[in-house]
Amino acid sequence: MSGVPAIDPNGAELVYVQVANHMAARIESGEWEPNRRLPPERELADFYGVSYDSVRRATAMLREQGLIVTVHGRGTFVKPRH
Amino acid sequence: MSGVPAIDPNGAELVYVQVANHMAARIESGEWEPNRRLPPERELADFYGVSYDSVRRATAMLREQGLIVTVHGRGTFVKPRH
DNA sequence: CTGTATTTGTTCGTATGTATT
DNA sequence: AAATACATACGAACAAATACA
Repeated sequence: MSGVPAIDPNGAELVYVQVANHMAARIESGEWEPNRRLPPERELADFYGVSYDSVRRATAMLREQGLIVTVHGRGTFVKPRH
Repeated sequence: MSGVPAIDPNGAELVYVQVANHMAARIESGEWEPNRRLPPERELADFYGVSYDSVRRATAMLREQGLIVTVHGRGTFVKPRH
């Protein structure tokens, strides 16, 4: 029903890692297609029920992994796999 | 008296609530008359010595309270009392 | 009609304080 | 002590709507 991903603050995995994993899965699954703009970071924080800080850590991971690209003032985009 | 609005960043009340309260008082007092356009949000931020973000939060409160109306690209106006 | 200036709207970036682990 | 997590606030970049010459 929910469709809302369960981020468990008391889970074995760190909150921001849980968020990063879930976001990566959405990219892998094609829910977020290449070149598409992701929801704003603050919206994602709301969506996942976590702090902006945690989303920032999560997106930092995905950026390091080359999955996304972020542009100041514009948004975050799914990087096409070359 | 002072004319200088003392927004205390370390006060018990949140910054944007302090700003909202001060703005509401200016409307109540008649300093800002009905249908008048308020100073631009960024100017208010300067005036109060707070961030644009805080002014946005404050005006959002006043909009919810029905004290002001904002039009994209035009400005923010004091709502006439019914 | 075509710019240009003004003003609000959106989004990412950074800093700080507190609490918890 | 150090890292995580949350909340607030400030700052910067990008964008859209409006007005007007």
